[in-house]
Amino acid sequence: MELTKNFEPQQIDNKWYSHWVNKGYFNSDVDTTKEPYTIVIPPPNVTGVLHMGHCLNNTIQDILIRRARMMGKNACWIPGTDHASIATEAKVVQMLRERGITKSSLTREEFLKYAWEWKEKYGGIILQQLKKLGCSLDWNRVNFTMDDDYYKSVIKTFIQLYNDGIIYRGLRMVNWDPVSKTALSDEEVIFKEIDSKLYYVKYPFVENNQQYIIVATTRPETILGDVAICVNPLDERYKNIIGKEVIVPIINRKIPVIADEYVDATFGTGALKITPAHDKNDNEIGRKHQLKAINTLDENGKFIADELMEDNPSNQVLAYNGIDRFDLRKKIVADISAINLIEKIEDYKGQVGTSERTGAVIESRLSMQWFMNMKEFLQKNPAALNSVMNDEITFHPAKLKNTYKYWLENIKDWCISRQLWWGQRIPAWYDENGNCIVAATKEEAIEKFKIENPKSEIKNITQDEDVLDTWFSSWLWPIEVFKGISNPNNEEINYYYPTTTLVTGQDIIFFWVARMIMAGYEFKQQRPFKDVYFTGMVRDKQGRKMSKQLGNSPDLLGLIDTYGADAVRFGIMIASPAGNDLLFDESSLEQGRNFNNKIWNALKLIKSLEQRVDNSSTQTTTNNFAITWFDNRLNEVKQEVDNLLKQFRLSEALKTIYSLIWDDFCSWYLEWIKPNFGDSMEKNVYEKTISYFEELMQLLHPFMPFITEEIYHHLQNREDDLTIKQINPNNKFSTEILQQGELLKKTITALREAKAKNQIKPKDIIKLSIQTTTTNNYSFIENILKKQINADTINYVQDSVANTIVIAIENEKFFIEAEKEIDSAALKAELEKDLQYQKGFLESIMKKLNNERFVQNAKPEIIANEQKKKADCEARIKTIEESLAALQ
RNA sequence: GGGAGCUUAGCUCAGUUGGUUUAGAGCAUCUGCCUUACAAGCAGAGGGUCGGCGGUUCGAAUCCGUCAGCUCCCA
Repeated sequence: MELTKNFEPQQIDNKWYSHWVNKGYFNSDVDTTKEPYTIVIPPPNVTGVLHMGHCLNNTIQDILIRRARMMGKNACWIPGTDHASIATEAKVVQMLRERGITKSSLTREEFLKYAWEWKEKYGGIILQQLKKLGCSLDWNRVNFTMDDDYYKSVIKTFIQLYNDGIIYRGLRMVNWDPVSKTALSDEEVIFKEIDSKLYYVKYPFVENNQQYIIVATTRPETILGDVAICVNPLDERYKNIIGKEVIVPIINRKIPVIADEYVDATFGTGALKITPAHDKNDNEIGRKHQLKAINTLDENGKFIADELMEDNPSNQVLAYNGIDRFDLRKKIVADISAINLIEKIEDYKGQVGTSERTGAVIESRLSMQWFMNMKEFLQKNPAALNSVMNDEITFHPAKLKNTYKYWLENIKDWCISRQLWWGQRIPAWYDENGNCIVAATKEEAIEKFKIENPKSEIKNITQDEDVLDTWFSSWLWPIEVFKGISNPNNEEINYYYPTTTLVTGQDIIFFWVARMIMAGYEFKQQRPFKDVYFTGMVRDKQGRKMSKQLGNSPDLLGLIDTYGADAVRFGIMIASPAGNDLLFDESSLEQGRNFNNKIWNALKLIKSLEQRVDNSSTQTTTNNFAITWFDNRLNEVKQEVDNLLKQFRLSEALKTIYSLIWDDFCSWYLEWIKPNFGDSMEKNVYEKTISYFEELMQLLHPFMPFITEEIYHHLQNREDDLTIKQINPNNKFSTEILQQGELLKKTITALREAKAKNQIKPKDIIKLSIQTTTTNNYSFIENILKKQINADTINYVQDSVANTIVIAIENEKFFIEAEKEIDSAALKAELEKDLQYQKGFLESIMKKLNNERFVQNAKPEIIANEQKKKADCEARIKTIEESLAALQ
């Protein structure tokens, strides 16, 4: 078969992926004779399309799972998607809007019908894209967080936690997203620095309206809800006015001046307006001082005057009704300014909370919501913290343990209800009087009402309108993908759980990882996974986040088309240490593509050698050393890679394999065994070479599955496939042979360098003489040496050879004879430079050895080593000096 | 405001309990080669007082302190 000039991944990738899937290689079943290696995919949002973050994440998982599969484990990688309550609902609302339908015109059932339609149509795109990347997921096991069983288990756990008193319902200040009109958990609020203004507003005193207290505020639009002015009790400036009353501008409400240590006297004027309905801290102070909360903003963030009626609001106030909070700010500032109660306005850089999903500025809002008491929950499950701290669950990188600990120790209650329709509906039921019962079904609820509230009008009970936070379902993922909650103690959960490794972004350590650990201990009394590999964020090469606005987010499928999946996987893995951000640069994909070609060309070389194999020859002669050396080198690297992978240092493992293939195999080994022009190929050498190439492909396979499988089948006709071929255990290797190899490489490089420096072209033929006492060190590599430096003869000599280029390598001298005139001055300079370096080095060693305290304190092996260094260095100086003398 | 971490070659990073050389790799750069697998390649080279200062030690990129800059997390 004719091989193409370069590797062409386009057809090859698809061919192998279908082949693997058809053979069922990625499917896993319970097999108690084998150790499971389980990974659950971080379920991408059903709304998602593959981006660089997924690419990094899933490439890592695929490497781990493929490696495990080749190491004899029962590898099981579970695919699936997350229903992503807010994100998906927003998408569906938008789709409806484009069709001219508003959500409010639909019933819940109608809306959900559209949502499911949307999900069926677009929801699986991302999973298809993962196939392009080569991900070896078990496609018989696709899960979705709103599957029937999954839905039921979410409800089941809610009821369990409610019955345990961990889940409760209450009126609390929550983070409110006025765009999606729902409450959010603290974790869903992203703080951003924004340019805003600080408004200095005068509040006239009741007893003398010519005098004021000035308050600095960033939120004048909430002024009509003010119920007090608060100062620090130790603030001398305000001591005398505590307890007096001031007037709120526009609404003219009389409010007291109160004192509380919370107030920072150095901020603004040291006086703070208290608006308990619209600020978390104000709400705390309000509660402490028994102040009323007056709400002036509705769920859309628009002004609402309802609670101001007892203040007899003016027409001016009533006219604010329905004005959006940001317009309202301008309007109120203008109106206060008109009555001369604005002292000044300053520019101000402030932090403002925004919704993780919609980007809307968050309002603090009093609202009836469902919460989880996390402190109590953690008291029940102390292992959630301990297991991470004692590495029962090992974080990579370990530094994230601190972050985790800090969060757990300062954990707040988790707001789990969302004012949305897409999600698991909260299993709470209310009678007409608002009495609440938690039960899985209406029937159960009715039964419970009969017992607990016999007087209740049970015919008309209604279910809570809200759904649960998405993370309240995804925290069950490692358990429920094996039906561990809907069907406890089934064969699958008992076999696959706890899972082996979790790979995810560190941005969701609280949202997801921490909560899965908690759920693991609460619902399975066991850790959910053994190792957690955290990836950083993928950024562009300037270090900026990838975003739609910047347009710096590459089109991943386009890249796969252009470079091939293997090159993309290589490119993203080569520079991505665990936990660090990845600066993505398309040039690393080129490096991956070039690597593909390098391997491809090695295959072409070997195929051409195949035709030159001499079947009559049975034993190895000239290439003995090349084979012995590579055999040892391969085993050395296999062990290195093993160790690196055990430590999850994937990037380094890949670099190591890359260098083994490119440098050791292609640049050295293949050159060494390549027969001279016209010579035939020894059969034994050829066969060894094939087997090495196979092993290299096997080692690389988890990282670059397609090309390696392709090459594997080109090397020999065979029935089996590389993807499930088991890796042989590591063999021992000889350090001595490896050192000989290093010496050979060093000698070749030094001689080539000498040729280059003396303007002798690489292809110019030279004669080499070696002045050595140990001829045996060179005789067995003569052929390699000749070939590599283009020498036609090698002689062993006792004395220096005149009129030659002299090179000192280790403790021996080499003499190159060439047609060309030699430049002895340049040679001398070269040697002298080396001599100077060696002398300086010797001096640094002597400094240590002459230091009594060093000799007294240092460990014996350190001293012995210094002495060895000294001896080597002295011998080398002698060699150089002799070489110099020969040049005279 | 509180906390964590980082700073090593032009860029991205290794450097495992302080001593294996006068600090390594990949990419980029420079020089020479279209050599019968590969110019998306081959052969070779140059490049860093390990952020600054101070300390501990016989010995510091490595440990401690301090200053500066950067990043992330939390409020």
